[in-house]
Amino acid sequence: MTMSMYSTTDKMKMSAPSCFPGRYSPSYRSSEQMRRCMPNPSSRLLEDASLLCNSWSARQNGDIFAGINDGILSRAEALAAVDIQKHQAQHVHSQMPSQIKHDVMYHHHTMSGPPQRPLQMHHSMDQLDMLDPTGSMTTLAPISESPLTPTHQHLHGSYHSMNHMMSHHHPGTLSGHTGGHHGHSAVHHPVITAAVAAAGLHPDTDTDPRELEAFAERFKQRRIKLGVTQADVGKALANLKLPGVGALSQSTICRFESLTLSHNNMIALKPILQAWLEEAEAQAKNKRRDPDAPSVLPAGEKKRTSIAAPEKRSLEAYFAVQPRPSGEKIAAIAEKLDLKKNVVRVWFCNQRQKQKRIVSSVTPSMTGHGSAGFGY
DNA sequence: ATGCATGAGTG
DNA sequence: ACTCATGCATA
Repeated sequence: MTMSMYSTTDKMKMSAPSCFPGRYSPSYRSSEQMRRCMPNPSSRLLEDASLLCNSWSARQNGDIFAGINDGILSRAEALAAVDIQKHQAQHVHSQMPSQIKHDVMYHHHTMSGPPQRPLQMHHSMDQLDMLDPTGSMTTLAPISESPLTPTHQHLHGSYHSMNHMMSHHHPGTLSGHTGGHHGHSAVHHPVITAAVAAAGLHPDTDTDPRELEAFAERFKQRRIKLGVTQADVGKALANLKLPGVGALSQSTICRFESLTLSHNNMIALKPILQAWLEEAEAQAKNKRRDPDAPSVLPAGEKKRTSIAAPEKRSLEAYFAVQPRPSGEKIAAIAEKLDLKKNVVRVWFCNQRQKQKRIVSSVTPSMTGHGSAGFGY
C-alpha cells in the first residue's frame, strides 16, 4: 500500500537533482496548491503584494479591478476567496464548492481574447495600508536578472507589516461593491509604480500577465507546429545549455502553457522557453544543428510517414485483392508507388489490423481467421 | 492535464 | 511550519 507511494517518491528524489533548473519566487501555482499552501492569512499577504505589484490580480479578476483600488481589491478578493475555500474545506471537509475555485492563477486560455471578464466576487476591503511595495518588489526583482534564481525569499521584509490585515475575510459575497472604475491596471497605481520602478522591472513588458499569457499561447502553437511534445521540450531544455537550466518535466511545460504556474514561475520560465523556441525553430529551418547546439529538437525526430491520398488509394486497391502480399509483391508495389518497401509492408500490417478491428466489431464470430484471431 | 508528494529556503 | 517550484504517476 504505502509501498507504491514510496517507490514513486524515491524515483522522484533521484530524478530531481538532475532537473533542477533552479528555484523561483513565491506565489501560487494552482488553486489546489493555494488551498493547500495558504493556511494562514498572514502568509498570504506577501504573495499578495507581489501579485498586486504584478497586476496579476487585476488580470485575474477582470477589468473591474483595473481601477486604483483594484489591485488591492482583487488581491483582497482572491484572498477572501481562498480563505473561504479553506474554511469551508476545513469545516465541511467534504465538499468544496468548485465555483470559488477561481484562484489566483491564470485561467482563461483566451490568449488574445478579451483580457478578462469580471469575476463575480469582490467586496471592498479597504486595507490600502497593506500595500507594501517593499515586499512586492523584492519578489519581482530577482527574476529579471536570471531566469532561475533562488533569489526569492527575502521578500518577507514587508511581511509583518501586512500581517495583521488579513484577519478578516468575509465569505464571498461578491457583489459589486464600489471601487474600480478606472481603466488602468494595478501596475499604474502610484505606489505600485514606485515599487516596480525601484525594483527595476518592466511590468509592462516582462511581468505583464497578458504578455505572459500571449506568449504561452504562441509558444504552444509554435511548439505544436514543430511537432514537438511537451515532454520533448522539457528534455530539450537541457540541451540549450543555458546557465542553470536543466530539463523540465512534461508537467511543467504543460503548466506553463496552460498558465497554471505561479506568476513568478511563469516569468522565470518564459525566457527559457522562448530561447528554446527560437533555437528549435532555427534548427528546424536549417535542417541541421550546430555541434554547440545539440538537438533542441526531439532527437529521434523520426516523423511518421504519411502516405499521400493517391498512393493510399492504390494500396487499398491492392489490399482488396490481396491483403497479405508476398515480399516480392510488396517490393513491386513499393516500387510502383515510389514508397519504401518497409513502409508498404507496415501499411499492409496496419491495414490488416485495422480490418480486423472493423470486422470484429461487426461480426465478432468471424474474427478468428488464422493469424492472430482470438475469436473471443 | 492534474493530484499528490518532495525538498529547498526562509523566518 | 510554510511557501514554492517541480516531478511522478495516472486519469
